[in-house]
This record gives sequence, C-alpha cells and structure tokens, in this order.
Amino acid sequence: MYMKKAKDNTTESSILNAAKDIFQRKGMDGARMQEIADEAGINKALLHYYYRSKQLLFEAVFKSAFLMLAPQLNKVLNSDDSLNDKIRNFTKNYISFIIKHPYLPNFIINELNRNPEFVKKLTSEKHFPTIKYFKQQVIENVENGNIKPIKPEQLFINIMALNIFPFIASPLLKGFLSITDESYKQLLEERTTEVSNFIINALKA
Amino acid sequence: MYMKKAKDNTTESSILNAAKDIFQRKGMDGARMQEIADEAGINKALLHYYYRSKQLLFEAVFKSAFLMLAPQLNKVLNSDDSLNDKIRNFTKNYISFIIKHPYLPNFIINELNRNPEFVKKLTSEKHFPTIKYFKQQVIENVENGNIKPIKPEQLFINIMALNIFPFIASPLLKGFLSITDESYKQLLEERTTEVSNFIINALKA
DNA sequence: ACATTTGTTAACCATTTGGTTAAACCAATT
DNA sequence: AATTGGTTTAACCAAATGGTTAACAAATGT
Repeated sequence: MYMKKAKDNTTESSILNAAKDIFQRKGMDGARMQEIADEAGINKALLHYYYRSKQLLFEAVFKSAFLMLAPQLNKVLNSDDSLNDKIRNFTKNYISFIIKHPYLPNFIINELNRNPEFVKKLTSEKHFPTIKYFKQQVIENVENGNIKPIKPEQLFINIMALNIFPFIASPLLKGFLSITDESYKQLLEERTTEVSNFIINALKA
Repeated sequence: MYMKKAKDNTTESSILNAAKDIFQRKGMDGARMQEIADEAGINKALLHYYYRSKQLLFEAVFKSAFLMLAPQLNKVLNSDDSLNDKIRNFTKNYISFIIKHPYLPNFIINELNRNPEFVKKLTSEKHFPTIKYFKQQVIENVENGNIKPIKPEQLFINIMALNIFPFIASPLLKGFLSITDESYKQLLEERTTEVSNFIINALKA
C-alpha cells in the first residue's frame, strides 16, 4: 500500500549537496535559500517542500557534515594500535581528509560556537566519538613510564589543535608567515608527518 | 571658526563598544544594526551618522579587534628573550589575555575566512606582526644543536595552534571530553604552563 | 481509463533589514 | 535674541528574505 520509498532521490540529494556547499562556505547567517535553490537548479519552494525551513535544512547539513568527521575520529581513537601509531595514523588520515574538505572544520566549529547547545544533540547520537579507550591507554603509558606524565585530556586537545588549527586559521597564518597559497599548501602536506613527530617527541620520557 | 572638534566622543565610542560586542558574538552576517543601536542606547540613524554603513562599522570593529591581538604577538616575537623564554611568555600571556576576551580569536579567524582578501589590508599596516626575528632565532638554535631540526614556520604554527585552538573549538572539545564548563576552564588554566612544557620538550635535541 | 498521490513551479506575501530624510534639539557664538 | 553647526530622533523607504499558495505536471495505484 504505502510502497513508494524508492524515491528518485536525485532532487532531495542535490538539494542537500547544494545546501552543504553554500552553508559550509557562508555559514547559517550568510547563506540564502535562493542561492541554495539556484545551486541545486530548482525552485526555491522545493527547498521548503523537502525540508520545512532553513533551520531544518541547516541541521540536516550540519549532521551530515559531522557524521563525515566523527567516524574517522572514532576509528582511530578506538583501534588496537599503540599510542604512537594512533598519533601517526590520526595525523596522516585526518590531514589528508581535511585537505579534501577544507571548509568542514571551520564550519562545524563556528556553528557550534554560535549555538553551543547543539552539541548536546550530537553527543547523544550513537556515532558520537568517545575518548574513553584512548584515555585509559594514555594513563597506562604514563604509569609504565613510556611517556612523560600528561593528562589524557590535554594530550587529546594538543593532537586536535595541531592537526585542525592550520586549516581553520589559514588566512591568518598565511598573513603572518607572508607566504603564497602554494607554499602554505606545501607546509600543510609536510605536517602529515611533521605533527606526529612533534607530538611523539614531546612525550618522550 | 571651525573650532568644535573637542567632540564629546562618548557616543562614537559607545557605538564602537556595542558594535564590538555584537559583531564578535554574532559575526558580520548575524549582527543587526538595530541590535547594535539598542546595545549602545541610541537611535539607529546615529550609527550611519558616525559610520556610513554596516560594512564600515564592521571594518572599524575588526581593525580595533585585530590591533588588540597584534601588538602582544609582536612584543613577544621580537623580544630579546631566549627561544624557550619566548615560548613560555607567549603561552602565559596569550592564554590569560584570551581568557578575558574569549570571542576574539574566533571572530578574527572566522571573518578572515569569510573574506580572505581582508588580510592584505592588515599586512600593510605598520603594527602588523612580523616573524622575521623569530625565524632567524629558530634557525640559529637548530644550527647550534640546541633544538631538534624544525622549520620556523612549522614551529610558529604549532605554537599558535596549541594556544589558540582550545578557545575557538571549546564547544566541540567540551563535547568530546564530556566535561563541564568548569572543568574545561580549569584545563585551559593548566595550559598556561602545560603548553610551553609540551613544546619545549618536543624541541629537545 | 481514471483517480489519487507526489513533485515542481510561478506568483505572491509579511516581515526584516540596511539605509535615508527632514525636522528637532542643543550648545556655543555673535 | 538670533544664528550657526554639529548631534539626535521619528518616520520613512526600497530591497531582500524566508516562507506560502494555488495551480499544474508526472507518477502510481486500482
């Protein structure tokens, strides 16, 4: 009776793609529904047909963006690798991933700042990353004397900071370093190994 | 004849303060002229009387915000301190400064992303920080074998990342670590020393 | 074949928003 | 007291914006 869920899908997903593009570049406040409709090549009313409001469309985009990042984080954090390997893998995977999606981290961080309660909705989702295992691993390594004493939370923040910050602050850093886009890009690529060496060295007992 | 430039000044500066507050919290696109006027306790038309347009008011706020950050950066980078002392001072000063102005870094980074050409206007200003001296200092320290080989640019990025990122990503990090605002604040305070120890250790030959 | 649901559009609407205008206000000069 | 010049306001305006409606087209079920 209610069979129909095959759904051509092409419209709905092209809306979502267009919305992703615009929202991630311009943010919730800067994005215009008309611009999203144009980008998707459809009438503005269709946006409201599939997603009731700008807010709901935005939330769909945000969740979808977050779900691209989260599993990768989870995978690395909860693997059976040694701590050093985790740091190396995370750095390598994450930097090359973000190079392909340069607007993602800034988008997420910024919208979360605009609306901090949003994070609560996310933490309850099942795919939300947990650092429990990582935490324990750090504590063990400290107790065994493998690495210098450090709080797992601080190490986690450091890893995230060193990997993500260069992307979200790129215009600023390019300015400070007064270098071209090209050489900045090269610096970023060097960091796939540079950062993990830096961290591992900082932890040496 | 044209005497009168004493100018009460109180209006113009209260506009700027209100604009700072609103713009830094909501960004260019999210801010409303009416809201700024309300915050300043004046009529909306007065905003346009003193600053011709939203864009110009925004630029005044942005420059003013940037000029709060830049001199501090400059001061540390171009001091005669040893490299280690520079790292320690920067970390200590910057973190406690930003704790007082939590919206600043995110505001600057975000608006610069929205409008990357803006950075050109800034670099030409006389107070714009230069890392020339810092760069040379790092090279010397590497040559003398005091620290492990590292590109000055990479070290600079690392220092900035470790210090600034925890502020702009605070909602996200709070979520990942699943801790309260209070304990997060405490983590940040620990970082005034934690971060410099981390960096200095990473550089040990 | 036909009725019903689903997808799509053009035209429209109410509200918001940045910006303007003309008049009023007010302190200092003349 | 009248003039002058900067300051401040209420009222206004045109454009933009998120959202709706009604009609139409395309599938889909019977």
